[in-house]
Amino acid sequence: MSTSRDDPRLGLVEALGAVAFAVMGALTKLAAERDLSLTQLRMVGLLRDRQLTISELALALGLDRSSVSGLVDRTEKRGLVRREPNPADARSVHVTLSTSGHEAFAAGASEMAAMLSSLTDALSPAEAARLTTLLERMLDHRGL
Amino acid sequence: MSTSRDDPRLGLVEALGAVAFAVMGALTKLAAERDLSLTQLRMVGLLRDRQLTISELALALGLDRSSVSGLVDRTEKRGLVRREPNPADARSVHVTLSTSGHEAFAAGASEMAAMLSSLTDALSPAEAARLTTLLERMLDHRGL
DNA sequence: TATTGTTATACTCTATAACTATA
DNA sequence: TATAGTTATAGAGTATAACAATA
Repeated sequence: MSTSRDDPRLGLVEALGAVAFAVMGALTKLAAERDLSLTQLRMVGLLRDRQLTISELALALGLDRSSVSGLVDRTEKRGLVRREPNPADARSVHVTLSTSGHEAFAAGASEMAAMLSSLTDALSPAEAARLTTLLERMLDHRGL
Repeated sequence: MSTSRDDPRLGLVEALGAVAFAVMGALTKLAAERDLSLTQLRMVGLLRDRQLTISELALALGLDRSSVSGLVDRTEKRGLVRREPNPADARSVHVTLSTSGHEAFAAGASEMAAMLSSLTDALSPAEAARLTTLLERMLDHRGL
């Protein structure tokens, strides 16, 4: 990619970076308020409507299985998730959200929206819709 | 914030979150390829055109001074930054980018643009410009 | 043999608390 | 007294390597 100053995409990269840090900062703060790491928060989000094995979680989170094993240990100790046997394969476990994990997710989701509203409130509904479309186009263009 | 499904801002929050994770993932991968942490990468970026004290870095990075002290230790050991005396205050130090730190930043910046181009290439120049404007409006609306 | 998960180990990141030197 | 930075300590997060159980 060129570094020419009048390439509109250069400003985009910078703006994307700045927004990403702002969003991650808000999410990290939100997680910290509940004494959770960002990774734990992501895991809870992934498990909100399904159960996943350690390997599946590792793939989704981009982590090694051993890292996820410890992550589940700590999150299980906090009562947010549970390990359950996988009837189809005795080697594997299903990680599921506990009741208090579901509650934590529900509370966190609305707080997340509230936190990010300090960003999104800058836009009118029409602009927000246009921005959403553009962001989703970018996301669809590749994997995640 | 409402959870009504037809509120365009709800999709925005989700899209912002997804984009933030995508961008952070790309940046983390980029940093890892150079054996740097994301925090080290951020610090190098902050120092590219100025020198900052430990306290200033801590403020900019949202970290405790003691965390930054160790961070500078490790990055200094890698030869990317240097501690220099602050003539105006003997308690304080100026952290500056070394020559190889500047090289690392230059290489990283173009790689970052290339990596994010998998996202930004989905848009035409006009759309990219519009997106940039919207993102910058959001950023200006608050602090960072 | 290959896969799933765990454990042991090591390093980075981070915060809190206590400290030194300087202001 | 207050501030800048460091150190000691502790816990989370992560990866690699070696392992046990199961497929």
